Amino acid sequence: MLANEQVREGHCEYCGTEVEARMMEQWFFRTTAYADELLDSMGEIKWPERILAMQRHWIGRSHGAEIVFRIDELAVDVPVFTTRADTLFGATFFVIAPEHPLVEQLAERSPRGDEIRAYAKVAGAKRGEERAAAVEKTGVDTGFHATNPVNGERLPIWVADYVLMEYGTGAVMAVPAHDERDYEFARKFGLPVRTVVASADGEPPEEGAYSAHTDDERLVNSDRFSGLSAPEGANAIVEWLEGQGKGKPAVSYRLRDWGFSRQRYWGCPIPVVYCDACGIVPVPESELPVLLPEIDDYRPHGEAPLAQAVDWMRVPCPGCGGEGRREADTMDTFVDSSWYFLRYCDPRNDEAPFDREIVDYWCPVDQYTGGVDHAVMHLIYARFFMKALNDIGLVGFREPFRKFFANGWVQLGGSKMSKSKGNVLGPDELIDMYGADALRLYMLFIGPADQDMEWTESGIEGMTRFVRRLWRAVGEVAERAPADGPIGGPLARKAHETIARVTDDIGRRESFNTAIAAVMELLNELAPRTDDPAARFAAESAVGLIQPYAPHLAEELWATLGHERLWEQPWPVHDPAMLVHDTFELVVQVNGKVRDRFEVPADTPENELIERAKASPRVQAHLDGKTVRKAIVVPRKLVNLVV
RNA sequence: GCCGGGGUGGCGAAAUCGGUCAAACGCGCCUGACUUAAAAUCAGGUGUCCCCUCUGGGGGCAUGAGGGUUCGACUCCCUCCCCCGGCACCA
Repeated sequence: MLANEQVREGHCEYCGTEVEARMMEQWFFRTTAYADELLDSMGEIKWPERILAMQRHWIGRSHGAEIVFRIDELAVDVPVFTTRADTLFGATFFVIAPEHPLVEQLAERSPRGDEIRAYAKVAGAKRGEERAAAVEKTGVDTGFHATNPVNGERLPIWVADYVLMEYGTGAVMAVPAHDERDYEFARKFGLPVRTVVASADGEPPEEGAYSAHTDDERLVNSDRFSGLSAPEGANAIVEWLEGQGKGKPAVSYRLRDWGFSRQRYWGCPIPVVYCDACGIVPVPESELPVLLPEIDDYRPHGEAPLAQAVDWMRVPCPGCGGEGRREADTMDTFVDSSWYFLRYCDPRNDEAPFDREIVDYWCPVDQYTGGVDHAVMHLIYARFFMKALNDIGLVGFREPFRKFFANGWVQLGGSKMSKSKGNVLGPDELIDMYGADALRLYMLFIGPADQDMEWTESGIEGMTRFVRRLWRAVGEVAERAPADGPIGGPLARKAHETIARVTDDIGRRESFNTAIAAVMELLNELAPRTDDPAARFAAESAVGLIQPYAPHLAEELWATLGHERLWEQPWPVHDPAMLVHDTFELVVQVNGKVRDRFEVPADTPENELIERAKASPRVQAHLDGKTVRKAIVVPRKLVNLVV
């Protein structure tokens, strides 16, 4: 049992054994039952668009129709899924996937059965990437026919590798005039191409499949449906088919059920027992969890590793008490990561995985941070799990993570640091040189935390400088006696502004780099005037605000200022009154270009602002004697004079 | 090809609802102070082009390219180019 990436040119990368695909019995979670909800409840969670986009695509919901084609020779009906029912009259052949069960039935009745089987075996054996990478489509004509329900045409049935068994029904109606893949195939095998949607000017497309929807498109060559627009035509055709019992609207998903059986040692045992008399019997709740047995060899040898624990495998059937056998497969470890955060809420519970009341108190998780690499596996499985757990009454919510923050990667030499690339820079050495606080500050300062960052070491010296400057300034402040009375002035104002800005940057904007910049600005104000009456307040603010980034430093400085246990202190709060200015700098523009700026009282009425703007000598110079046609006033900001 | 994110000084970046000469904060660089010297530290300067009565002052141009909307655009709209990430025969 190998993972895809362990296969090297058809052989095991370790022992060289040839790899073959085998059918296996597996356990599945019915994730597809939640496909719609996984899409539709995305509005309830605050996640980055790129993650949601990946999940949307992973689920891959598309609306269309299921249309039934009749194979007279076998007396069977074969459904196909299509999003382009409007092109049904353009179908000129019919294709089934190499793995389609019909292939064998057709081969049995065909004089060329061996040829069909041989093709299907070779084509079906090619997996995923190999099949997609194939330059040319291949296929074989079965000699049988499928009847188009809309016009009774008998279409040749082909087996081809470009049709996937995993999607839709594993069979397609081929409309080469309006589908690029069908077109390519038709060209290669000389199959007819019939245009059934054309723009009103009657110009048929020259080459290739015409698939774009345009405003003036109309159905053509489509009998009684000709003349309708493509969407109208699709509806009308599906409606007609439905009346005949030969089709209906349908939704198809890319999402598959989650096969979670693994032939590995490390994973939760799947708690079922096989009994010859009772069949598959779940292990009773009182015997859960089933623990992994101790084994000597973790590697699979044609069987899952647990099969070697023969004593463990042998177990009485919970149903009849007779001889039973455990499941040797273990669960995908993504099963564990789908709910581990629930166990965190109640980690010492030895009666159950968790207590619902406790979990409902703490969860859903308010803020979850991780890498984008989990976008479609862990993050979608966990969402599925919460919905399923809620349905069976184990939790009181349906989404695990209210907010998700996807942090960027540190890059070195233009590519993501990774062990396989050998460009990993360990933090230990940097921590030894600069300290954990300076390193953390620097990594968050270097750029937006949700974007990748290129590692450069030169900048961290600057952060060390900042740390030292803060240390020194706080030390100077601490040596002076605290000022008496109310504190005010520009430094106090700056401190309040910084508190407001950092609080918003961290709490709402997730803009961690600008929060650090704001504290740097405050320090630039504080450092030259540690004897200012507001210096102590400014220093305490700076220390409190830098604490999430540099907890050790902040704690030390807090002690220097004569306090204890900063981590127990509430987050700094600014005084809104300190942010109110009684004057503001009025910007005067002429035709949108700034020509002058001066301080005016905050309560200056609009007409006076305009008068003072016009009176400015600099503005006069640019007005050039022309009359002001219009004046736009933005309160507390600017006046724009239009001439 | 489709989807998502980007493109702003020498570099990392900022500009939060269309409104303060776009570039905060930091790196780098330049000048100066301290020093025998260097490092460290401190002070000042640093988009670009041009003009003037030049220890100062004034103006033009600048946010990937080109158009548009607007009194006003890094911000909104259209077309295109480039970079990064994801998906990729999904009918």
